[in-house]
Amino acid sequence: MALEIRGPVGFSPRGMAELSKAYEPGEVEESWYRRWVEAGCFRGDERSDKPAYSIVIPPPNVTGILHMGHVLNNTLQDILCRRARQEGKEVLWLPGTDHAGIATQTKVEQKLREEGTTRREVGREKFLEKVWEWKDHHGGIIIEQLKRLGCSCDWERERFTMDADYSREVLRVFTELFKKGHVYRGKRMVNWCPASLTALSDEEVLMTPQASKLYYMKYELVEEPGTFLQIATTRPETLMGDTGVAVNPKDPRYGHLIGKHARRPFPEADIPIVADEHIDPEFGTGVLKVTPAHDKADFEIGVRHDLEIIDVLHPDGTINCPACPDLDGKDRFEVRKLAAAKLDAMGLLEKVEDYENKVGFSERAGVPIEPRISMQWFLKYPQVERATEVVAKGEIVFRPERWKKTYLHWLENIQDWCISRQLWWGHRIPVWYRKEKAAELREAENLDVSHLEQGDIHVGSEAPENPEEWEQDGDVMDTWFSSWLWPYATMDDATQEKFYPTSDLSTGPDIIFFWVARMIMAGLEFKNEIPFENVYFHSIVRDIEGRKMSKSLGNSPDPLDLIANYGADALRYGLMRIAPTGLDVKFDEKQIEEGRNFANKIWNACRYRQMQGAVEGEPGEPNIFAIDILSKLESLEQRLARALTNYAFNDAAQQLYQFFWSEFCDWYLEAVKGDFRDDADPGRRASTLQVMDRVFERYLQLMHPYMPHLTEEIWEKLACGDEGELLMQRALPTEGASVGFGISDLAKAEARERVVAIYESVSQVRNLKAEYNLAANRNVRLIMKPVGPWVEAERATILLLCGAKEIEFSASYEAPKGTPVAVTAMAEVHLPLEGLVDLEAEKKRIDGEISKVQKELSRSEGMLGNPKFVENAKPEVVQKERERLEEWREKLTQLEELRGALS
RNA sequence: GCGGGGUUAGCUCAGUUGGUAGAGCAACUCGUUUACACCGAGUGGGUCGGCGGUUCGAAUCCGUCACUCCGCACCA
Repeated sequence: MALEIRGPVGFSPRGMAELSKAYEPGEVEESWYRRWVEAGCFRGDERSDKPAYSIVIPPPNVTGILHMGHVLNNTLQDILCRRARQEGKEVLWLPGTDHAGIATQTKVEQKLREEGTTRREVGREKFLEKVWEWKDHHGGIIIEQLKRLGCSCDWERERFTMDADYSREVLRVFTELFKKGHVYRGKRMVNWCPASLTALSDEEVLMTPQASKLYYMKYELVEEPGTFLQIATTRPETLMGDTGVAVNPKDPRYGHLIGKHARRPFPEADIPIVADEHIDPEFGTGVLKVTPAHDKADFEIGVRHDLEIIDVLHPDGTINCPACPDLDGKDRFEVRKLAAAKLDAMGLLEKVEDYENKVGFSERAGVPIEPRISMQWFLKYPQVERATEVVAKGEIVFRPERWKKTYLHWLENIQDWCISRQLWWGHRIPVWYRKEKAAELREAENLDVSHLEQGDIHVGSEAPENPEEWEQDGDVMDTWFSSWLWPYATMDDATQEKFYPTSDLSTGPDIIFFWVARMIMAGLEFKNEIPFENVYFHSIVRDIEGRKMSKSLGNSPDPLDLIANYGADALRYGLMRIAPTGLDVKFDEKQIEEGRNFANKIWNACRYRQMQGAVEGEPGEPNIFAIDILSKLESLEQRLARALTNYAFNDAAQQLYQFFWSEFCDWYLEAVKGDFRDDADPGRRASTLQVMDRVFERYLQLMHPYMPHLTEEIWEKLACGDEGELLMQRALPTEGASVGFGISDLAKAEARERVVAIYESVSQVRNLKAEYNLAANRNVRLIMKPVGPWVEAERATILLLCGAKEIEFSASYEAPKGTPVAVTAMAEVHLPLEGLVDLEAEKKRIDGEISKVQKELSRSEGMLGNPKFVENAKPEVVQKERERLEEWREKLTQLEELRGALS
């Protein structure tokens, strides 16, 4: 048989340098990362002829630091990219950061406060300078951390959402959408953050359950003095803004009151009682106080009934009500209590109940938002229909698929996007007003193209000429209004030509609306194409108790500490192994420890190989163990390819683990150890070394995307590739040219059958030894009745694996009564006990075996005895069951004979 | 309320068209034989959340209930 093994010999471990006993990742990782960068391995070449594969990184906040979610997501992307390179693709992984408007501005403002000043004092221009300084100072951190993780991004193409060319595109897009009428301005009820002093989009508001109170108060009826209307509210602090009271028109209790008036206690006013379908008669008293300025639903009721709008809140959440000096200027939550007390004092508070409701919180600032009417810029989303279609029809594939539903549901109920923010850090709205008309235009709703045509306003990426005649809009845009262009605005034309649309996007499901949906719409609108083909939604990393990781809980480990303690490869692998598709992953440091242990296992297996030295002399024919491990490697390669095609990263990780630790180390390496003894056959030794080298070579390749540093280090130490060839650059064999090594299926099947029989027998003998407390005894003697002559040929290996001194083959052996025996597919194996024979123990043991077999047998007989099974089941299933039954029967006969001999 | 997950060994989780329930960790018993104690050998441990249905056969498909998590919309 001719083995198709590359080259006449195996590796020649360079210089036979001693490998350290344990793998030490620290230095190895840093030096390899440097070498990859120097060799240009990460560069995505837009002029390449190879098929393109591209990913844009979900840009982290520029001043952020790496957390476990980043580690998970970026490891996934790195695996995809490294694997794609191995598959012969031209890969671009485009990195960059996001300016993160509110988050960054908040941090800098915080710093200013510590310095005893504020952004208003400093002024817009100076403040922005300070933010840029902050960005330059803190901006590189997360990028450096990604490098420590081993991410193979094309750093020469690193982008920032506030880069000059990127910004220009953001402004251009705004302008285009304005001219198309998609961007408009209007006075609307928006989510207002009293801490950041800006409007927010609906997506930036988190509805959070709150333990609050339901206040039952009473308003006197104007037309019927002495009669009161009971009203329940959670927000007595806004009652000064009440301009109506609403009941359901069908509610029999209140029908007679419609059209009459209630008296607002303070500031005292008579407000109309209106009928509105929106009111739920079941809730509270069935009467709602209507505060159109501070509640979305109330606002709409107000519009329907033409109620007055009275704003009783300042932007910072303090009360604005000069008519009530005792409340004016105080914080909203303080006023809640004060107003309740005041009502109570007036005898208008009936009762207070504990009540749990959901309150919108600002995602960033963590304070309750206020619904507030203000003048803002809005976007009527473009391409909603096509964005629905491309996902519904699978042009863009979501994985796991169920996120599709979430996405489509959001699109169905889509609301216009409030894109203006009352911040300074970000892309400033590119709209200028003529100075003399500025005041008027600022208040003008529906600022449309007509103003443009009349020359009143200027909208465009460039400032107008004669800037002194113009005044620019003060707002900036929502950060996501720049992020949604990320897949293409980060690329120049030539790069887009090669790499756009991108191949895969990997991100968390928490930003499916914020980012993914919007990118799809932007891609369709501005490039007339989908921005990516696949979206992989990864798990959310939680702590071991299932809580979300957060700074305040202190349950979020610093990935850099983990890298320092276990190595980046261990972190990557440990996380991948437990990251299920779409389920949350509960993180435990133990998992990283396992990653480290595995890295060390691979390291030591290689160390063992290296200790054997170069392949010398003419290799002999491959034996059954060689054929078996090579065909297992081949099977690994196929299963891995399938798993990665399906983005089953954890499955792939598990396959890699199982093959190496169990099949290769625990079985194969143990089976071939005899080949390296001084008295071993040189041809066999050479052959085994050669096979080991093939396994290492291919395995390191397959493992590389998961543990890039370790594998690259070993690849070099074992001199696997061609001179100077990096593992990272080495292509996998093309499809079909697998690791079969030209071994026939027949040979594989035969080897497989024999190896399975041997391994099973070895397990049983070890088991017997353990039961008879002989596990440590290497002097045992085994006597076998083999099933065929081939068994005898494997004597040496069986001896080694069983930990025995001697094996005697004898078809006619008659064991002394009570000799422990194992019945296997290879032989009847007797373990003669010198001296002490515990007859009762052996009887009991064999009885146990018999009862196990009988159980299987009766199950099998039951199935086959059922004519419906035989009729209906697939023929191969029936056939398999018959074979099984036969095996059980043989085994039972054998065991019963042995048992009989004991009595 | 609407939608989507989850419930399998003490723990964390696999289980791909229905066909003998698995892994790692933990526990326990052995063991340092020339890779590795970040190791090796072995053992114990599960009515696959409950009930019902389809089927020769269900962890797997359907229905229903329970508990739990996550979105979305909410009643002040």
